[in-house]
Amino acid sequence: MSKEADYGIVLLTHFAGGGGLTYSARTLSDQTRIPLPMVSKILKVLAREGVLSSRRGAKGGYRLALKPGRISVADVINVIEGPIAMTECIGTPGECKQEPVCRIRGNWQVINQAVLDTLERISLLDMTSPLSDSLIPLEAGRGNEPERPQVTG
Amino acid sequence: MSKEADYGIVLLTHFAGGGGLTYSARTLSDQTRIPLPMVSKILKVLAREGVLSSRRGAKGGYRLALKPGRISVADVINVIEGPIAMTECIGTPGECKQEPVCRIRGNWQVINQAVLDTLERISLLDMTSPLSDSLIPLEAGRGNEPERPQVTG
DNA sequence: CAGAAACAGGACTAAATTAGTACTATATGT
DNA sequence: ACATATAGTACTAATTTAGTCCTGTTTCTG
Repeated sequence: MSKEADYGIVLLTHFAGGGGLTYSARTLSDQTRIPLPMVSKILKVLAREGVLSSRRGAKGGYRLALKPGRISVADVINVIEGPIAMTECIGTPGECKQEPVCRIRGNWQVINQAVLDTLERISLLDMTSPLSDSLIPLEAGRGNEPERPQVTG
Repeated sequence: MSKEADYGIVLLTHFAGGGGLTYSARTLSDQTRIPLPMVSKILKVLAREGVLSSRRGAKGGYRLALKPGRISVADVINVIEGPIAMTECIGTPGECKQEPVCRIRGNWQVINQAVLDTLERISLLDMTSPLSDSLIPLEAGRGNEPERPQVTG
């Protein structure tokens, strides 16, 4: 995972634990020790993609646009890095020269989906307190806020 | 995942489906369409790490050193890329400047372990035929060759 | 023994990605 | 007016990755 996505989850978890508060990039940089330009860059993306809502000017800042129980770790990675793919052949076919003779592409789709399922199950709300040690098998997270739809891109 | 690890799994699955045969790098390159120098490079690593055994000279080549049911996808990635880590803070502590104020490191360990568990469950033997669509929750693979110990580095 | 086939071990290069910065413009509250 | 703050974009430097190449050693075959 890229540093940017990692930072993104740190920042959003901070929002999730802050009870709907509005934070400026500067404040978040201070509280998380992530360099301000990086914080700005990431928050801009998250706002553009609808995860955060923003307000300019004095007393402005960012806040969560969705309930923290409805944003998954997978959503955040997806928004910042693009689709989660273990191999380059996960997305569009024909990207890989080996594809015509490859017998394991189908299996990679299944494995990728399994990893995706794991990350889909964990919400930002889940991230605000310690997760159960055994995410797998079954019983992921701690059952906080059952529903979790898509973040629209 | 890096291309090298990806290729590694393709190559090893080829071995697993070949019933204990010995293959030269050249043959594997032809059959998988992976460039010969890459195939060589990867096989050397796998041999050095004990996943393959090798034999030099004419009529030489590589063959699996372990039963294909006892090598997991996680093992292969681990041997080629090093430890599987979603974030840089998974391994040794103190690598990350944000660590002192980070509240989600523990959760990343849990998530990483869950992903790891998924990849540990899938053996090369499993890769030789279509995996069940629902790896998660529970019932991973198809129960081929239950035991799966560590590949020694 | 000569020569070809094949692995062993590095060193090396080029391309791509990532991390991080900087700058200009626009909006908002006092 | 001015300070605060986001929006958008462009840029650079460092790292990583993919892929190649070369030199050496081992082993089979004729």
